[in-house]
Amino acid sequence: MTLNQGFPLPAEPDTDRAGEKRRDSRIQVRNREKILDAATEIFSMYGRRGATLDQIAEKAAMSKPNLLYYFSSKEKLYLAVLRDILEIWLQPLKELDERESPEREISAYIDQKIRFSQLYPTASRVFANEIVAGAPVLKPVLDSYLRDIVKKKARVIRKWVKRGELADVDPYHLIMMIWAVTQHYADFAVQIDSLLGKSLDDGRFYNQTRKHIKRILMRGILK
Amino acid sequence: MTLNQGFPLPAEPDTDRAGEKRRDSRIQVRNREKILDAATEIFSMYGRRGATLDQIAEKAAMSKPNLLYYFSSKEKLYLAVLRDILEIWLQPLKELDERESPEREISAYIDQKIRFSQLYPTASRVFANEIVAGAPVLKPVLDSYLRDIVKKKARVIRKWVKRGELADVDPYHLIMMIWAVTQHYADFAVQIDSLLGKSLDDGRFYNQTRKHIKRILMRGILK
DNA sequence: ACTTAATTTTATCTTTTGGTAAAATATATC
DNA sequence: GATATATTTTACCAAAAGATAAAATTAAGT
Repeated sequence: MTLNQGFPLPAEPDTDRAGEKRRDSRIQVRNREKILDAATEIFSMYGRRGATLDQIAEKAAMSKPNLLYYFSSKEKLYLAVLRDILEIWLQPLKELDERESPEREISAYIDQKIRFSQLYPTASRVFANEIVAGAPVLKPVLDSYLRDIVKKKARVIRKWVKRGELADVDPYHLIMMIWAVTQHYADFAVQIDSLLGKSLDDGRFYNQTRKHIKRILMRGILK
Repeated sequence: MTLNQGFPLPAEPDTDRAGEKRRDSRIQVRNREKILDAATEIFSMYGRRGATLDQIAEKAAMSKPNLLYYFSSKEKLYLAVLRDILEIWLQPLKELDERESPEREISAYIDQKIRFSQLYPTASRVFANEIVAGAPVLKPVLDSYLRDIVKKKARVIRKWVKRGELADVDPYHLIMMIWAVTQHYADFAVQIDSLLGKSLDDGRFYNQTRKHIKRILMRGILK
């Protein structure tokens, strides 16, 4: 659960106990977290529709009705998982700051994105799954919230280009290119493991990947 | 169906009527194709587990038992879909030729990959879904067939680097970078549509995207 | 310790879903 | 045009899956 202040996903009644009596008990917090973790893993493998409550309950070491005590439906649970993911997924982009140099800022942005892929690969896959599936749940968020943020940040990049600090790149394509490349290492991790026997868990490989991506991209866009 | 000469996916008995009496009737061919098309679309949206035969049958305008007459199980159908996709997905990579210049060859490769995203976006999504899900079906293929091809092509790229025709890039990372960026436009099409209101169907946007990707990547890797 | 509220379990229900059987219909071959 | 073969439809089944009810258990507040 945690941080979803003003977040543009419909708040599910289950979690939404604003201004009500009791604060979440320790057991409440622990179990919700256990469930969300299990759900993230199962949703990442089977998707929103393919995942079953039985699987999630088992992974969370808890009976299905017990799970439903905490999240009253599969859909609500999926929503809660997505909400958490989107929060951390978006954060780095918000930090792009036009007052700094593009070299520094874009480099830092790539770092944060690849970091996310390292820290939350399953979360990244749930998100990927949702988008690949046509964003049945997130579409409204993409159309409003994400759209606005990206538009704002595209303006920042355009400013850098005008100032002559960046080659003449299309801001949108640049952002998507960074997303594509950084997320690829989490979303297609099996493939990478098959081809290289490596994953971002491996610190050496993580750094090599990070540097390589940055080298090519930065060379490609700096003046 | 069609082209799967020596393809490293277990041939499903349904289709595998080698050396048997009758050739596929016209109706046979037409219906299999209708089913494969419908299945590709449904699998791309709901994944291997989330997709239902009812949905596929409906999209193929055919009863479920009728569908099962052509593909005896959901798993077999999924396999048939994947087989077709993998075939066209792999083709471009095989064509990388060390005797040509890297500029020409990599440029052509990017062209073919982005073309694939334009022509077969749903197929690309089925593939993405399979990999994101952990490649439950394709894992063996990734570990053997794909691995070998990529290894061979990595050698080609390494040769270009040694010849000094290419900056010092890691071949594997380069290949994955190209995959990531080109496939992104098919796999995350909804997101792109939300942010830009455009898709690769739009010829203008297609060309702009193609050129942009190539400009940044080629600048990033050429000496 | 006792009472109340929160949590967990057991049993169960309904709908969905992959798949089968067998009859009915259409198509091809002679 | 009759016969055999291929295709399609109708009726159905068993298992899986989301969800609920209500009883049993555990934890909290006093």
